[in-house]
Amino acid sequence: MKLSKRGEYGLRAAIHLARCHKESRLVQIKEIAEEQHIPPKYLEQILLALKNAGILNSKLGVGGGYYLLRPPDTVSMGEIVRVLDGPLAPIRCVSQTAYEPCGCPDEETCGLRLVMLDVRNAISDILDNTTLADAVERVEQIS
Amino acid sequence: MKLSKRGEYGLRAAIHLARCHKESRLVQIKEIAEEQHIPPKYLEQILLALKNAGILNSKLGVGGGYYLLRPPDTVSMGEIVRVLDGPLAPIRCVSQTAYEPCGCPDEETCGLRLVMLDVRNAISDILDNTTLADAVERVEQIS
DNA sequence: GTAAAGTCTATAGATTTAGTAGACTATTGA
DNA sequence: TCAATAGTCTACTAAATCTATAGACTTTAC
Repeated sequence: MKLSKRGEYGLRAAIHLARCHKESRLVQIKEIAEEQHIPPKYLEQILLALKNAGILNSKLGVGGGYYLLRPPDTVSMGEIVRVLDGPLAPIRCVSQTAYEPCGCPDEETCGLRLVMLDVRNAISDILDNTTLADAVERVEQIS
Repeated sequence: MKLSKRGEYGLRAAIHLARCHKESRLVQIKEIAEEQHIPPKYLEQILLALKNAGILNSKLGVGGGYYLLRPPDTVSMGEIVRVLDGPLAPIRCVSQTAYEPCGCPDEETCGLRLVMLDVRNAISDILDNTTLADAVERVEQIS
């Protein structure tokens, strides 16, 4: 049930970018890497993947950097996890985005599948309905 | 967020044993392996792990096999997953059973952590409150 | 035209996963 | 008592995946 480092780093970076979004400031890989303690060359690949997925955009050259392509309240955590870590479902036969048969005789009456479907739905209820803005806001409310 | 084959096989086997529990029948590795399409030598290791964890027991020799040590309505899916796949939490800093600091400056105000804590709780709400008996019963109600 | 910044591809090391092999032990019953 | 059955235990391996690192390249601003 684990989130990979890749997914974790990507989410941390995205939340970081969401915080910088209101100042509409471009943020360099180096800055994110240092503040979030992420190996910069690894982060580079992750941000690139998020860019190719249409979540981030970037600007080259002096004063360039990354920024969120859409407002933070329209980018869900689920979307980011799917890009970086693949389907949310614990098991493929309950995935909405990457379904595959699991080989049990009848999926409709597979006890394991029914439970894992609940788990998948619970995970996606949270991650697809929590936006980067939510994550930022929750922290600000506490501190 | 994936469940390993090990975890999947273990859960399938446990549900199989739960179904056989009412007849108080011992079940051989070979039978489970064939019915659930699991490589028998791999399943062997999995069942042994569940035995060492106090979930199953076994009997040697002719007419031997595995059986649930406790009634199916007292064995949760979460317990089995933890034995075979480790903590339910997507990230260590929100694990109840295997906590580890994640290195963010302040855990109480880490946006990622707050969201992943919700995810962990959602997963464990389901898996720790669903027993093998529940899984069997749900299937029987449908068919 | 040079420095800053991202782009892209390759690769490497470590870890984990999934599975196989085989020798060993305990139990039953003929 | 001995042979067949069934689990135990340890080691190993092949493949996949994860977590990076390296370096050459492109674009942009000044």
